[in-house]
Amino acid sequence: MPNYWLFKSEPDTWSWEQQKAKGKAGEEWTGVRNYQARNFMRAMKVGEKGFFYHSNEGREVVGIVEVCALAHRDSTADVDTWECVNIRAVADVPRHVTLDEIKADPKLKDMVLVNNSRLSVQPVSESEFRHICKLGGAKI
DNA sequence: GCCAACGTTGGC
DNA sequence: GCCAACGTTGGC
Repeated sequence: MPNYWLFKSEPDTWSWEQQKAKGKAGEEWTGVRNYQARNFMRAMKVGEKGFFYHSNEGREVVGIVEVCALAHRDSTADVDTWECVNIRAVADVPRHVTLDEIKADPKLKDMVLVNNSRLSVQPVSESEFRHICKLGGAKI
């Protein structure tokens, strides 16, 4: 069974619009310098889906992505320690699901987003994934 | 802009 | 191996 994920990005640095502009080819999710986050990326399989979340500005889930390349060396790092996957945009979340909504929803109270807000790549349970897709009107 | 939470570093 | 100091993230 597939796993689900959440990728966090500050829209000033790398936005959903920029991600979508990369189309089916997708883009490397570079810049992660945290072991937990890296290990989650190592566990990802091609085709697994996740949310694209805007941190700081927005604080909301804005899109659905899928993994399109397994973890490999992060070319922006000067050591071999850091790896990244590639992801591509697959669908918009037409009605953005905000952090406030997520926090207020009992079904989502165990999300890592709520309990460890600093982790930039994180797992999402299947029920959480489905629930947020439904709230956001996402068709995937 | 502030600061709490968290992860990492380095002295001992 | 402990823990204080420091840096970073991200919500507010």
